Amino acid sequence: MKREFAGSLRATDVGRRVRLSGWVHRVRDHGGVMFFDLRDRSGLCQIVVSPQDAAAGTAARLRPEWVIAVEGTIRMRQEGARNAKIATGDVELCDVALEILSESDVPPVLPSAAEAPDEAVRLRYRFLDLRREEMQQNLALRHRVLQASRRHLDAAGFYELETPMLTRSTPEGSRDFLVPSRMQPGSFYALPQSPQLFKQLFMVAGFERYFQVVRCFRDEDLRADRQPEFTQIYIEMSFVGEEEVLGLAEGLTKALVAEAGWDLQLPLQRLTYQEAMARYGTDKPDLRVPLEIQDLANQAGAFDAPFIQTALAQGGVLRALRAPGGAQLSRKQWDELGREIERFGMKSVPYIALTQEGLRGSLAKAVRPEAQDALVQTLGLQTGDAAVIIAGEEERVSLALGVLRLSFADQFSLRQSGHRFLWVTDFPLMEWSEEEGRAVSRHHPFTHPHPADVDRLEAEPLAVRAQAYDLVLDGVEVAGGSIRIHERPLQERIFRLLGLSEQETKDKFGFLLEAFRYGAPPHGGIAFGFDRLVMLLAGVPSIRDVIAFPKTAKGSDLLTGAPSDVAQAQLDELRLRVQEEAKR
RNA sequence: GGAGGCGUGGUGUAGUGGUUAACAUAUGUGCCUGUCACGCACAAGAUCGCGGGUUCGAUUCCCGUCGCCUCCGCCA
Repeated sequence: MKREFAGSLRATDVGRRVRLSGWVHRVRDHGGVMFFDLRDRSGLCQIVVSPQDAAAGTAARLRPEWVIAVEGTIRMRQEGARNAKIATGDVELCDVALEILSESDVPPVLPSAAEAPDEAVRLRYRFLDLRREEMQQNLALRHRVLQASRRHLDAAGFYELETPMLTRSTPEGSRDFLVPSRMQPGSFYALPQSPQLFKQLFMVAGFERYFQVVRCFRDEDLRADRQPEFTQIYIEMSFVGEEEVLGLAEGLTKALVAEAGWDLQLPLQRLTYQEAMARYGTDKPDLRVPLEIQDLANQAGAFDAPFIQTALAQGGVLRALRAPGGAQLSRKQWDELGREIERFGMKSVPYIALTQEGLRGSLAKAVRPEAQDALVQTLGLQTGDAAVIIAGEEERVSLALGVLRLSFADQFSLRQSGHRFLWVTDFPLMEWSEEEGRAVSRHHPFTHPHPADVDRLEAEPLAVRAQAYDLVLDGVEVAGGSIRIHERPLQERIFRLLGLSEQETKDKFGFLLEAFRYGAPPHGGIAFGFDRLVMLLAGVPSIRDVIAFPKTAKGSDLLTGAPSDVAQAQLDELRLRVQEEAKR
C-alpha cells in the first residue's frame, strides 16, 4: 500500500484504508483506549488503539520520537471529540496494524515541547531541533522561495551557471577563508566572498544573463544576521542600465515574497543615499518607524548656545528628532541613550522635553524664551514629547540621530505593522578610510560612477555618486548591486584614485582587466542576501533559524565539532606548522 | 579586539554563605476506555560549566577561564 501524508487527511477521506509512516509525537494512554499522534513532514494525525485491537500490545510500548508505520481506517471523530487546533482534527485513524521501525532514546530536544530549549542545546542536537514545526516551516519556506527564484529567473532568460569554490584570494573586502594547496605547498586557495569577478567574466563571455544561488564565505565576526558562510542569489545582466536591473529585481522580489503570502505593490519606493541619511540617519532606513529627522538650520537663532553657532559656522548642521512620549524618560534612560551614540563622539544626548510645567531637559536652558513656541511648533512637540537636538558635522549627527530613532522605536513601540521595502540609490562611489589613509571603494572597485559625476572624479572624488543601489526591507539590507565599469580607461582612472598602482592592479585583478581588453559589454547586476530575506519572510530574529546547520557566534558547529584539530600527518602533507601559542 | 547578559537533574526555571538544593516538564512503575500539553499516585534523576581565592564552611562572594547569546569595532 502506498504511503500517505498524515497531515493531509480530511473528513472527505473517511472510510479509506491508508498507510502512514512517521514519528510518535505524543502518547495519551488511558489504560484502556489509547491515543497517539503520528507526525510526519506534513503534520499530525491522531491514531486510536482500543484494548481489543491486535496492535494494543505494541502500542503500549510506544514512546516519543519512535519511528512507526501504521495501516488503518480513517473515521470521523465522535461529536465533541474533534480538535480544531490541528488540520486533521475532525478525523482519526482506527483499526490499525502497527509496526515499530525504529526506537528512540529520550530526546534532549523534544519536538512536541511548547518551547524550544536553549539555542546551544538546539544546535548540539540540530537533527532533533529541525523536527520542530517552526524549523520545518522555516526550511520549507526557504525551499519555496529558492524554487520561486529559479522559476522566475529561468523564465526571464537567465542561465544558472556555477563558479569555482576554490579560487584566488582577492584584496579589498573582507577576510578570506584560506585553503592550503597540497600540490603547491605554501600557496593557498581562497573560498569566494562572492562570485563577483566570475560573473563579470560570464558577461564578457557573452552569456548576457546569469544567475547563481551560491554559498559565500567571509571570515569576519558574526551577528544575528551574519554567518561565516551564507547564501546569496547573484544576478548579472549585459546591455542594461540601472533601471533594467532595478526592474528585474523588483519583479523577482515580488515573486519571492509571494511565497510568504506577501503582496508587493510595484514599483517600490526610492530614496537617494543622501535623502536616506538626511531623513533617517542611515543608508537602510526602517520605514515602519514614523519618525523623521528634521533640519533646524533656520531655527539656529532660537538657541542661546555658542557651540551651536560654532558648529554651523564650521559647515556643520543642526538637526532634531522628535521622541513621542519622550518626556517620561528618566535621567538614567537618557544616559543610556547617550552611551549608544558615544561612538559618534557624543558624550550625552542634548534634548528638550515639553512637560506640563514647561520646557525641561539638558538643552532647555539654551532655548531663548521668546523663540520657544515657534521651536515647539516646528518640532511638532505635544506635551509629553521630547526632542533630541544635535549640532555638528553632518554625517556624525545623522548617524547618531539614526541610532536614536531606532532606540525610540523600541522604547516606545513605534513600529507600524506591515512591511516596507525601498530602494536606496546613488551611493557614494568612494569613502575615506582613516585606517588606510586613502579613498576606498564603498561597494567594490568595479562600480560604475554616476555618468553625471564622471567629470568630477579627480576634482572631488568623495562627492562622486555611484550607480549602486541597495534593496532595504524593514531596516535590513536584503540586496545590493551596481552597474559595473566596462570601459578600460575609466577603470584605470578609478584604480589610480584608489591609490592602486598598475603593478598592484595587474597582480590582483589582472585576469579581469585582461578580459576587458577583448570587448566587454556594458553590464550590471545585483545580489540578494538569501538567508536574510528568508529570515524576514519567516519573521524570525536570526538567520540561524533559516539555516539548517548554522555556526555559533564563535564560528563553531556544535553538532560536528568543527573547527577541529587535524592529524599531524595532514599538516605535514600541506607543509604547514601551527604556531606554539595558537595550540591549546 | 571591546562591552553587556546568561550557565543549577534530560529540558525549562526558582533559590540560598550553613543539615536533605525547590518547582514544572520529560523519564520509570502502577492505576485509569474519548484524550489531544490527558489525568492521578509513587519513584528515580544534580560534580549547581571548569580552575583558583576569601571563609570554619562557597552552588551563592571575588578572580580567572570555557561555552552560549546580544551589541560595538569588523563585514568592499
